[in-house]
Amino acid sequence: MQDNLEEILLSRKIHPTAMRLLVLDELSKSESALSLNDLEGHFERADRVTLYRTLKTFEKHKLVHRIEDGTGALKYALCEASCDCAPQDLHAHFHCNKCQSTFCLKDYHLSQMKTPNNFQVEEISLVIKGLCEQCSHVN
Amino acid sequence: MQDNLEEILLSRKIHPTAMRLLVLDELSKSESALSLNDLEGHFERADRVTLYRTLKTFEKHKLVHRIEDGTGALKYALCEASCDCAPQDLHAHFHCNKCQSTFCLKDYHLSQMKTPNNFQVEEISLVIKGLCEQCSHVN
DNA sequence: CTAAACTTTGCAATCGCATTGCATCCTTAT
DNA sequence: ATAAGGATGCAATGCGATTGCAAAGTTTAG
Ligand SMILES: [Mn+2]
Ligand SMILES: [Mn+2]
Ligand SMILES: [Zn+2]
Ligand SMILES: [Zn+2]
Repeated sequence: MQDNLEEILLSRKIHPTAMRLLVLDELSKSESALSLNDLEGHFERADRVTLYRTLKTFEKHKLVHRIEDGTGALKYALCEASCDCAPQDLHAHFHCNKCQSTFCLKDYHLSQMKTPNNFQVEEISLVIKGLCEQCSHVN
Repeated sequence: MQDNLEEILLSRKIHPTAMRLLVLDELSKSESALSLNDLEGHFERADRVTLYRTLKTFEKHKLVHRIEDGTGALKYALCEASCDCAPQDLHAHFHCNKCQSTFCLKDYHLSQMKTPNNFQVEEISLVIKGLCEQCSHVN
């Protein structure tokens, strides 16, 4: 757990408590997006609701973004430092049907996506599902 | 309830029971995708689980497709006659944040969408959210 | 035609994830 | 030191999805 985790929280105006530092640490170490359950699994000692509220706080302050990958459980991933969750920050996500991991496709921006002109667009959610690199190699 | 609803069910190898004909009728009359709750609201007399299983049956036989619009409740919409739910049949959906309706954007095909080449794509879910035509006019 | 076999339906129950209420503990500001 | 506000823990609830099981309906073999 690096010391700059605290700075990250402060930069988002989030009071750095022990729990929040731990959760941020987990999120930053994870390759894939985490559900509340995933997170709970990483700490033996933490209350589920506290973790839930931690994620909510992070989300409100745009430290993380939520991903609806259709599995029933919301996933969360760290936003990049520059991210404001504005339309130009949106990107696609990939969900592996085998290992159940969900990844940010940070380079797959959604801002330039064509949209129907009779609707007023506020958000776009693009989830691609299939086999991730790992799972498509292993047979 | 037209007589050809029965033929539609038969063409998908679904045994046409009274309940199924009624559900198909509701689905075909609806402009927007329906959740189980929506459907339940349209029938005073029907059991929730029967409706649930009816939708499952329809889905299995590709009469309807499911839409995960991020509202927590799955929505279902009739497939077009030619639809096989194969990749080339996939289309985007629009969810109105005001009236909560979810629509099929049947002309917005997803088959030619560019996808990351290190993943093996099986499905794509594109949900655009904002204000529908109606709701953006009314102010 | 009838009995067995299979399918559909209804009702009760359960599950998983999200969310809230409230009391307690901590931290910060007066 | 104390009051105020925020964070945490625990219990409870909400809600949508799903299952088990028995009753009712339908199809098929004999
Ligand atoms: Mn992401
Ligand atoms: Mn559709
Ligand atoms: Zn995988
Ligand atoms: Zn609308």
